[in-house]
Amino acid sequence: MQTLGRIADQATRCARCRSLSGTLCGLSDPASRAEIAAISGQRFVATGQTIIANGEEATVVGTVLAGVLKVSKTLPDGRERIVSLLYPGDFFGQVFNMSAEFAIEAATEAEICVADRSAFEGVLARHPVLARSMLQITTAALAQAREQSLLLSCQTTLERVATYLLVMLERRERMMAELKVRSFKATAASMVPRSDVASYLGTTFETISRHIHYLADRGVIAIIDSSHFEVLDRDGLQSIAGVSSDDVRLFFAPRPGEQVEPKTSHDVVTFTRRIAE
Amino acid sequence: MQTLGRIADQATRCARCRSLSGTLCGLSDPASRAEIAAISGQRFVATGQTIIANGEEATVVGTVLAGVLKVSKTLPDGRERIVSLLYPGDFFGQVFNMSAEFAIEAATEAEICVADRSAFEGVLARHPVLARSMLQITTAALAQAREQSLLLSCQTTLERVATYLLVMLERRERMMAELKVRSFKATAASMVPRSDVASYLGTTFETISRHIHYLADRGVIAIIDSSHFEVLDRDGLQSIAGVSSDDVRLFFAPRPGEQVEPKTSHDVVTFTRRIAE
DNA sequence: CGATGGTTTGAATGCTGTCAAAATGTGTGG
DNA sequence: CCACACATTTTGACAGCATTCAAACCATCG
Repeated sequence: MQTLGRIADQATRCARCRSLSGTLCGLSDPASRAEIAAISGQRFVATGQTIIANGEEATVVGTVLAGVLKVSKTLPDGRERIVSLLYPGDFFGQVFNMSAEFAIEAATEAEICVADRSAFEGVLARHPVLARSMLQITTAALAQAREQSLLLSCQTTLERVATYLLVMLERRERMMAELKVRSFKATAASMVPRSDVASYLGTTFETISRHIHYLADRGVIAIIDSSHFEVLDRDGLQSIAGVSSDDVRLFFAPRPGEQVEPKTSHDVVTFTRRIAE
Repeated sequence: MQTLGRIADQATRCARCRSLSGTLCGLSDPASRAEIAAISGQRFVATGQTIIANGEEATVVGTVLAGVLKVSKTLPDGRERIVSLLYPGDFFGQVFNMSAEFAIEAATEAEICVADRSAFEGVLARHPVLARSMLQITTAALAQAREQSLLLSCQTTLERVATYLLVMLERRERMMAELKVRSFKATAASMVPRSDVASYLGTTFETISRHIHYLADRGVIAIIDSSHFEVLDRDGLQSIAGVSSDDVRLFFAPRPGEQVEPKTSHDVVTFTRRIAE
């Protein structure tokens, strides 16, 4: 984490945040950005540290600047299930809801930008453009959560692992593109420990391990180390995952201006209009 | 579906819609309601009919008035997975996104109120209060989708079936309460066919059937007919489901004014503040 | 009455969780 | 640099649960 050591002043920090794709500040106008900057501050969180506790009062909202956060809930029997992983640029916390339905903690060392929830809600009320961006972000998060449901409802765990690798690959490629780095190897990197991946995919770390090695034996990927994999046969991985490349895209926040155009609309849906008199 | 036959004029229709808990119109102000009423109309959809096709241009948004809608995606291999079920009062469709990530079709005979998406976005832009309500609704939908992920990541299918029954029970009870009907039996009704429940719970209809009968043999529920069940031992069902009653609540839209208060906040989270100079 | 769609029940295969142990990697202190 | 403890990952064996395939059952409807 070379980013963790030295931090510049607020202006540079905000500029860096805006450069991340899909951040709230990146999507909003200068006026609301200024107000947000005034009420927010940067924090460093250690691995495992809790940012918002489950069921407690959620006083903060924020954006991930570096590292990975996990959105989780601990079941009555003590098992922890991760429902979402948040990466740099992702928004976290809930507006208009005091009580936190899910816990948010650091899966890795992380750097976040936080603001007081009610203060943020105030800014939201004063700036319609910001509210619109917020709605956009939440809508995207909803699509992502549903995509996650889709992933989990697949019966075989191999499909989930394959999809996870594809998403990780896409994530790295996007990051590389943002940094204007040309990488010649298709590398998928898992930033979080196996146990977290397992919880996220609704399985065990043993099963993950087995599937990773199965894919390696099959020549689809090559294992660089326990958390880095080179994707040798992307098409093969996709067919194993059983998802289209479009589906993978849903796991990411929408970029500013990026509008997904619909496919060929062959069938226009007609309704049985029979409003009674 | 006795509601399907006769429909009154727009005023009565809108009043009926507002009386449902958590509808967008119910949460918004009279001014925006009037504008929405002007651009929206009622439709009847037959079972299985597609309202928004997956990947196609999504031109409409709307609210469920009666019946059940399913949000689904068909995988490349032809299997259909249901990521969400929408009940009366639920909003459907996506704003700020032309392409539909998920298909929306009628799981039962249904009655919906639809509006042109771009026209609705216009209303949204003119009415900040409506935008706020929209954000609230989307936030609640996100929490619900995450709860769904949580449910699916549970390894045993019995837990999922038990949770499903609890949610159905709660749904019916809420509906009864709204209609001011005092019901003396704790009945859980599944409005959709077994195959849809199976797809929703990420399992097969055979497994559902087995678990239902297992619960009946165990005396936790009594089978009235293939889609109606009387819950005899709610606590037993909850312990099998492995969820708290709070978690069940997340499956529902927030009622106007209903604020979930947080539990005892014993541990205040502190951050390692070290902003560089 | 037969046809159809949905549901139940049965049997068998196989995936996946569990338990257990070995292996590998990582950091600390000698 | 090595030894050690610790955490994470890998590998193995086994039992159990769930999917699959198949057939019987039941309902509704023409």
